Amino acid sequence: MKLLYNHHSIFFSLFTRQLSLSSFPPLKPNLNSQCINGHLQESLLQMAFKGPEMIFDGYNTLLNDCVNRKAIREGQRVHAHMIKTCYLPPPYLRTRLIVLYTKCDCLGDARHVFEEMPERNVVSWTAMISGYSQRGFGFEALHLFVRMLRSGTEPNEFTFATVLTSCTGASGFELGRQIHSLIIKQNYEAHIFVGSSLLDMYAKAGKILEARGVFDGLPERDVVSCTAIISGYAQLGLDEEALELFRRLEKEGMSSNYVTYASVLTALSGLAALDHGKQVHNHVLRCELPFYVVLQNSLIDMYSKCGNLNYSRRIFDIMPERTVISWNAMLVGYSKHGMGREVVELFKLMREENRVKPDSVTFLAVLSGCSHGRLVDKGLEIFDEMVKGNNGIQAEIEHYGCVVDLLGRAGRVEEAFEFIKGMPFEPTAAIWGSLLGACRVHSNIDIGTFVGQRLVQIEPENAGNYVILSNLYASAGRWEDVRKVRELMMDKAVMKEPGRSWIELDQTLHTFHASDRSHPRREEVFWKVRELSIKFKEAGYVPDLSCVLYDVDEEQKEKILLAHSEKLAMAFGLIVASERVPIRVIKNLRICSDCHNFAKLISKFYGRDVSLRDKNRFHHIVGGICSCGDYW
DNA sequence: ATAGGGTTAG
Repeated sequence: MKLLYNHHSIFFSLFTRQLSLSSFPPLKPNLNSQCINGHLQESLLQMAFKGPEMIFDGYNTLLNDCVNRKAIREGQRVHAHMIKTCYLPPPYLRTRLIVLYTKCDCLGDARHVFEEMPERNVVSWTAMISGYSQRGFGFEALHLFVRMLRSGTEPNEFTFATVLTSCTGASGFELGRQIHSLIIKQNYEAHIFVGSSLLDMYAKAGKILEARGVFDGLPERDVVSCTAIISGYAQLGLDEEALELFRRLEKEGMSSNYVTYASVLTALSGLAALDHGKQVHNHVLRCELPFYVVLQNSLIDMYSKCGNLNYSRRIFDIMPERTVISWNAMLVGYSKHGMGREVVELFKLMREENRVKPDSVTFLAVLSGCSHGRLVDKGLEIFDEMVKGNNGIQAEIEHYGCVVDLLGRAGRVEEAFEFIKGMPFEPTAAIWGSLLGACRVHSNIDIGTFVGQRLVQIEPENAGNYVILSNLYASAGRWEDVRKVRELMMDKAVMKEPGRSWIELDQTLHTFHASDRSHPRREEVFWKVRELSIKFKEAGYVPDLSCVLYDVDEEQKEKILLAHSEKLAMAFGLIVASERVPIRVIKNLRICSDCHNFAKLISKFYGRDVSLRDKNRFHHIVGGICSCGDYW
């Protein structure tokens, strides 16, 4: 038995035998991290003579202090000292070390302490799992969780709440389901932390109904669980549902915090509901919340997606502190508005300031900004820099995609084609699609037909590809091929998301679908579009029938074209909106070139500013001229 | 002693 004690801890073990816990008054050791500088040994020694529990308590206090201040150096000293002094530090002290190391981003050290533990309990397992999941190592977290189960340790509510945050991706979700049944078996489903984590897991996997089920089953609610379900809807693009739920929960007495507002702003950005967004902004200002970067970032994004970049910039400029997301949101804003020069300028400022490191999203924003802003050489220059690896950011396939877009948009189709061939990645449908679009705009029939044939093979469900391909054949007079492609399309293509446009007037969103029959003022709107068409035709407008997906006669095509949802929304705006404000229309898909022409004509004939936001970018039209320079 | 929701891009 004696052999088990090493010489450092002999005095210690003696105490353990002679004194029981109850012989000590609950003295709190008066220790802080200052003791570490030289006095540590002495202080601990003194405490050791008061009893072994005291020395443990001393280490515990010291480590807690280090955890709170993230003082890794001091923590390491305490650790070293502890190893020298104590034989077998109790599990809770080792767990403190695990927490310290994970908080200070030293996962390796944490894992080392964990693996060296002679006996582990739920808390130490959970601390280690939480360390991995918080640092973004979901796989390791899950792996450890499975090992925990095998070891026979029962997880508790802490374990479940933390491990579920790592259940992302397809394989994570499968495990998440199994963990859910475990949770039910052990009766933790109604626990508010576990429940929030669980519903968030389902929401992030796109299973919003199951998430809602968990939420509705919670016996109590708090800010976090409410925010989790609201943001679940918002992240899936179910913006209206998110807002509706938010309103209802607020009525039912939910308290909101800055995270809730950030999620609500995400939903409002998606809808470009500027009036509502301003309301939330005002509300947030009235609350006099402390500064939260996350909230400010979502405000920047909301204003930019509502077309109000100046507001975004104002918020950006007065922020006392910015994260990479703040910069990215601002850069993406400029990029989507086609303001290439501003993108490059802000990027330059970011590097000069050198407080925040650009990440891969930054480069995506800058490259696409150059692409939309016609800054081809600048874009290529930045991409070259990336590839050389000077920035510490690996060029990913999306960055290559930006370059294809950059070249193709500028009419350098052959170059873009060669670029794709030389990529270190297998080109995706998105990449070919970008090139095909360029072939259409710049009438490159040879490359276009090649790419189009390829695309309908790897993405047979996308109707757009068939249409472009058949139009390319048509322009080459290859009518037999046109017929074949059309047949193929009828066979295989699935109608994807239906087109939808909306316009905000007096805090109400008016939504139109193509050939919409649901809006109360539909008749008026249809007649307005007709009237506009006749008027514009007199001035030389020719409908661009190549935008029509269906294989019907020309008259039918024109009818379909006139019923495009963005035309309906614009006409409605023209009827209803005050002349002082721009007609602000949002479309869920890409806007077609015929509607783009139409918008320019509205602007020209009625002296109205038109602002169109489609899936990719903004079009600000003033006096018949579009900010995209017809370059999109 | 260990725990849940959030902002950019796709």
